[in-house]
Amino acid sequence: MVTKQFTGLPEDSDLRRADSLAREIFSDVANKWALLIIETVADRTLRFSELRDEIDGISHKMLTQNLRMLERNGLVERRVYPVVPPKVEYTLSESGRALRATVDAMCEWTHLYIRHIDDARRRFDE
Amino acid sequence: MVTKQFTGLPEDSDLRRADSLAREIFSDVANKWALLIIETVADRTLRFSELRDEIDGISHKMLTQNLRMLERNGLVERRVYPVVPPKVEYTLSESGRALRATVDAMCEWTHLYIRHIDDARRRFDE
DNA sequence: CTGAATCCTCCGCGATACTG
DNA sequence: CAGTATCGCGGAGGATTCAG
Repeated sequence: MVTKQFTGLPEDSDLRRADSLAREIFSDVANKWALLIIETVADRTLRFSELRDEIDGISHKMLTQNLRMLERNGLVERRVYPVVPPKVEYTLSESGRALRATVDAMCEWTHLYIRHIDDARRRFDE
Repeated sequence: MVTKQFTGLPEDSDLRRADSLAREIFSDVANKWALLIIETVADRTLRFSELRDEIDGISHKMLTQNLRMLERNGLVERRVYPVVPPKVEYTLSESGRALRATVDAMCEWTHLYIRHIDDARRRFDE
């Protein structure tokens, strides 16, 4: 994941491109709202409003913005029903489910160390 | 990880506290710079300037800010040598190393799906 | 070299209103 | 109900300076 040195040699150009792409993807994905959305959808099929109701504190705008980004990267699938009022459902794609596994691990980590971290904070804050 | 409903019942207060604490920790940790720092330190011992040189694009301020936050949460250990000019080394703590394992998984995920994601993007962008 | 503090800019993000 | 667009503000974060 660590960015390779820029050598200036032409034969590295594709490597550098792949690397900056990786960084780009990482930046997209390594943010609070994106990960919370993925963790919330999980293996379910949720509508926009259901997502907003479940993800505590997310704004309308942040939700659409992040859903759009996740859809663009192919992590969530968006199914639109041509009815009125509109109905749109979101699910995780295969890559999204794979990512979810790692997010699950992060959540487990949080619960495993929450006490430990709380203590560290208190010590630090004196 | 999903936030529990607010019921208003007093006996839930400690659960709600633990939950908001988990969200707080998650918000601290689920951000690009924090994860990149953890991934960069890895199992090494690095000085401030070495970190800044290795993490492409991070500013002086962002690095200190995130290091301070990671130290507060007990994820990195900071060792100060009383010499002049100052020398400060950073390493991952046990909890930091545990978190790193999950970040590694995220990086592996990136490399595994990078092609897939790149295709999805092109399709989305038409 | 590390890190805190100040200033200043820009844009992330919320609020709101409007379409279909 | 879902989504886009606009506006406006507060704060994130860069550049710079100072201190130890």
